Amino acid sequence: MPKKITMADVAEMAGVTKSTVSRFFNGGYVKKSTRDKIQKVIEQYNYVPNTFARLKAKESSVIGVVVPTLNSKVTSRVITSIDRYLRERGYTTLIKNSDHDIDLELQNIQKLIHLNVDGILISSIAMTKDHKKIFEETQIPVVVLAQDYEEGISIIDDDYNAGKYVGEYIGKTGHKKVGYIGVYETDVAVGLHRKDGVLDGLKAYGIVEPVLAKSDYSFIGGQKCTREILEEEKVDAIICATDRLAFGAYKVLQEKGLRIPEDVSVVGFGGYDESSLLTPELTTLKFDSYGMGYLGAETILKMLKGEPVSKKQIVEYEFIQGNSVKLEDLKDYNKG
Amino acid sequence: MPKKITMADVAEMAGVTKSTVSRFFNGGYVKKSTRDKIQKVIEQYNYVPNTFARLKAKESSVIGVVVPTLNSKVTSRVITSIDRYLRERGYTTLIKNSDHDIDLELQNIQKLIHLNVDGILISSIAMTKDHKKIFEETQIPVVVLAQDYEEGISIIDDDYNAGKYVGEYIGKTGHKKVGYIGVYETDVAVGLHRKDGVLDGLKAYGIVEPVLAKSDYSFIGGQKCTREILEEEKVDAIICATDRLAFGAYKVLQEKGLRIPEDVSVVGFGGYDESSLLTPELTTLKFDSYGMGYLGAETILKMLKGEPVSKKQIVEYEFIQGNSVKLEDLKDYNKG
DNA sequence: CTGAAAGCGCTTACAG
DNA sequence: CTGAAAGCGCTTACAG
Repeated sequence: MPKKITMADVAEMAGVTKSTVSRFFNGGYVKKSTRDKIQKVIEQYNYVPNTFARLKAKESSVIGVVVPTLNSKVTSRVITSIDRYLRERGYTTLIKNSDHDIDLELQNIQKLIHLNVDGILISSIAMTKDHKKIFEETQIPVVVLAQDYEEGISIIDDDYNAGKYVGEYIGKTGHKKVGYIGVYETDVAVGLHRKDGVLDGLKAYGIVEPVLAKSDYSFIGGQKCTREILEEEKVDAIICATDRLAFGAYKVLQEKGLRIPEDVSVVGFGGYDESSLLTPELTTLKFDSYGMGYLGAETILKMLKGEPVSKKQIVEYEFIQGNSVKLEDLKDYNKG
Repeated sequence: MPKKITMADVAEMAGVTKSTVSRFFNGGYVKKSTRDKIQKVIEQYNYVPNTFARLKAKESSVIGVVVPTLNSKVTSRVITSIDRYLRERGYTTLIKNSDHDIDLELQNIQKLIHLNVDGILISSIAMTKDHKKIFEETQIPVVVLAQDYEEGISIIDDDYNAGKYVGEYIGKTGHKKVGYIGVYETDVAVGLHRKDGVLDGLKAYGIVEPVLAKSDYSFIGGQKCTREILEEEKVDAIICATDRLAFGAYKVLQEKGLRIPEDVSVVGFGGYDESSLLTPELTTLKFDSYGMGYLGAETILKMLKGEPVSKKQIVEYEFIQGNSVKLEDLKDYNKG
């Protein structure tokens, strides 16, 4: 049972001192011939240095990433993208899942800070005073993903304009009575900005009193809200703040025998692959989650190097036209 | 700008030595009154100990988890479940993504070993000789998820029997010419066992020469293979090794104007939420991914405590009947 | 019940 | 170009 090899062991076997081996790994000066000796030992024993034992190093080469859940399409895309970017540049990604628990999220941030990570990327469903306080007090660079963060650096979706686009689209296509399934307003980006965009877009077409419902981010939540809306009023369109909520709407509408889009149009936000498989294909607005991860990772590394970065970067969106919105009315509208 | 607080700082402020603070955190003997003093300082400064500075500790309380991708429903469920289980028991989960790259996967394992993690959970799409060699050489407990590992401890899906169940189901319902979209055989669990189960199930009903296709795990791959199968022969059913592949099959069949299930039946493995939203609802076999994560985490902790564990644990599956398989033939079959 | 001292695996000025 | 020494933030026998 071969014991775990340490840097000192490698040094001894290579006939040098651990200072030299350390320099070997950190790009310091090492003569070619000794470099070769060290290399040989490393390969023979599959030695990898312990990233977390670099207690005295100025930089840890570790970036912490805090996410609200591991169980979401969008999050999966974002962290895949971050992890790839950082790995290719020699950084270690340390993922901390908060499981939709705000206290745990704050704890996770504290832990990362004390772990001496070089930077923190946080994708949160809410930016509270506590978050801001921690971020102000730490000297570690922080990039906030998906939420506005006026006091610092953030990468955000263009929630307001995306919402407005969708609101106008629904108005333009001649819908009269619209339901909106949103999320709680502690999530400022989705709960407020996206909603405001949608409402303003609708208003531009004279739709002023949509039926509003609020949900968590679940499939079940989408179903519940759809039932609430249908009980309250006879709507001809339901706009959902996420695709998953739209899946819930589909489920309930189909159960009730209502046709999409003939009886009720449905739109989502998300652009999941699966959405194009629904019948009818879901019309949805896709944010560039990979882009968000990429920009976030790029930005944090720039900050480490002291390069200037934008205070706020806005990620693109793309409207994906499916067949879940009734377009006939559009003709009437154009004629009228 | 408050500097980062260390254990020594906490000790000084509490008027004790860091040995005592360390004992405070690790359950050693500390008098109630000094415990209170330490507690107060900790709260005031939000102090959290650096988990990775426990270089001399016998146990690190860190469990490493290696996954082949972060971008899959099944993986998301498995790691969510692991993370939750471990967190509630005071362990830190360290997630390493291999991005479907086998070399990176081996590197990740090496890194975890040198990081001194207490145990490793690995979900792999292939168990190579290299994997086995590393696992044999290390003294760190390893639990393999989703792949058979005769030389050690594993938690597996019941791939063969699940496959057989589906094969028999398709046979029983009177299909005659069947296509199978599998994955590469380096993935022994899915590529071999699941396939063998399907083939044996079909054989029991006299279906002996299914049209076979092989794919990676992507939506695009599912589409490609579906086209190949359709070009090769007129099948009345396509069995897909994963739901995502089945999504690809849906896409292509619908494009070609073939009706599901009237013209071609489709079955998948996975039981994703979205599958029930397809039209027709996908008939699929669901493995208990949360259960797999739970069992994996439970097993590794048992191993740490020296408790006995089963060499192999098999996770349950559940057949979810949608409407994507033609059942009329079943009647004929029963009559005949 | 608590402290002093040695040490975990690494990095970093500082000599030479 | 490389080594000796001090130190990073912790833990752990060992005294007392």
